Amino acid sequence: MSNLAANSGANPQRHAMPHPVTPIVALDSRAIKVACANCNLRELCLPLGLSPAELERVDDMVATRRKIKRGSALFRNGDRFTSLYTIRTGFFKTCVASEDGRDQVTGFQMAGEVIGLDGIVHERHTCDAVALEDAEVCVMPFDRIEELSLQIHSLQRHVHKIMSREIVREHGVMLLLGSMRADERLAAFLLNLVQRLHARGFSQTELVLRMTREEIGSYLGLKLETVSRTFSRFVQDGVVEVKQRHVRILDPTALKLIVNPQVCS
Amino acid sequence: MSNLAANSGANPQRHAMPHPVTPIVALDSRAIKVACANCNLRELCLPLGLSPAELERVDDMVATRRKIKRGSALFRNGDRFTSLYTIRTGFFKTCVASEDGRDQVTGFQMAGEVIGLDGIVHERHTCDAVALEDAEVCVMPFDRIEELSLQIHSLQRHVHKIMSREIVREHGVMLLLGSMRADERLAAFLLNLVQRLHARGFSQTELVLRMTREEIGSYLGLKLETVSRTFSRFVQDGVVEVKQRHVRILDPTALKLIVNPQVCS
DNA sequence: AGAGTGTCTTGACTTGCATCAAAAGAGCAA
DNA sequence: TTGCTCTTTTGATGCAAGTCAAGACACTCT
Repeated sequence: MSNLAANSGANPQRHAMPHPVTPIVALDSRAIKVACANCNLRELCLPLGLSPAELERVDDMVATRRKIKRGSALFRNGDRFTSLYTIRTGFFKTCVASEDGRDQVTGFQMAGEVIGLDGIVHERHTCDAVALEDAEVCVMPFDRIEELSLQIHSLQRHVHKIMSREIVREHGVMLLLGSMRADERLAAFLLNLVQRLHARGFSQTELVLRMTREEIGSYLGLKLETVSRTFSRFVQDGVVEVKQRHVRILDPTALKLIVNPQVCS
Repeated sequence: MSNLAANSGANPQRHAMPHPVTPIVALDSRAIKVACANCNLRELCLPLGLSPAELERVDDMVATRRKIKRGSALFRNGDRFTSLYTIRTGFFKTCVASEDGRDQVTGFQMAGEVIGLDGIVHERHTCDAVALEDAEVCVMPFDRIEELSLQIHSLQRHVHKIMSREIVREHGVMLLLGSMRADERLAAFLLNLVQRLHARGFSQTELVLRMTREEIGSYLGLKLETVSRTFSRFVQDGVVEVKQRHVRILDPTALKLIVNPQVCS
């Protein structure tokens, strides 16, 4: 269990990227601006598959960067919608609330992912985006995105794809919430997280959960006790090792089997 | 219970709109084309808030119309994505399936609503769209939508809004699936349906369900028996009248109270 | 009208998850 | 260190919804 903490601990930037981002040295706002062309999230972020010239224009679109302290919100339900945000570093949750107090985590977002799409329809956000650890985002004013989309066809296409991807992701969550048992939900959740982290250069088998059991439960439609118990059962069965928020997947195939109770055979 | 069947029965076009669509007289494909400018779905459909000149161009975008028989699919999971579809008449369900046989209804769509957005990301559809009654859709090739969006700013904006609306809708479904009890889910479902039907000129209190109990259950994350029992309880409590698929809402406030267990008071 | 099929209702029983409760750990500040 | 809070684990118990099963009802096709 020694290196379970590989993703955090040693590195002062807890959720460090494999190739650390260019350090920000000065407080000068000009210095804060790191060109998209040099950003190591290039393959994950909005400006995907653009020519250098186009990239430069998109770069201008990114108005500012913004830092969000752990626990505070990038935007809240009811806030006026102005921009989409790409996460540079850090980790977010988005959650909606019903009129009576219940609330539901609708997603967890990590570096390179875009948040704020919910605000487009009514020009107001309909959910909260809360940082689960200190974070930094690129602020992309939406009217400038639309403007630039008129000129750069591949940007327009990319915006469409990002929105469509979110729709498809939510279909998957609906399937999970509508038809899976607790252990299947948690297994699917872990596999999804680790797969996304792996795409960002992290381990395929180890991860640090940035959220509480309660937040996991909210996302998966379970109570925190059920999440905890299910983790314990996984540990008993030798599928994972869990020490607080550090998780190591010992048997990935077993996890996949839990999600997909093998199409008979 | 005499006029519970108001929405169907008498009228040969079962899901007739309040102002019936221009009847199609000839089989000539030219005759099939009804201009957007004359379509009574204008306020609900894609070409929203356009000048007459723009409307005409959008009209050209609508390549064809397509009729889908009840029970057959407009598209299926895995089909190549080419177009978005606006429903002119009829009623659809969309559903996704997990690798093992489970499937999940992700939505029910009615006249004026757009389906196919899921296909944009991977240029393939990731769900099935099945007609629950004989239907007709406008076929809008997506590359032409994108092309035209470059020229008509308000069309681009409208496409963005439609996708964002779908994302927000799915947030609501996640809240429902993640945190509501059976009776709350069914009440929310009925209120949502009747509200959308009302926006199309139908009654606020009567509706005809186009889907089976099993399909409702799949959408709501319940078994069909639970849906049936919950309907029965509503009837016992005098909240609704149910005769097969004909539902009359006797006490709308009671339904709303079921969804929102009154923020104490 | 009758047979056949798909849909819906209802009852009896089971179970997976929620609820309630207590205690152990982890993190932090003074 | 002590004390405080937040998070997590685990146990005991209850209940909402699932499962299994039987029968009623409705629609279609001869």
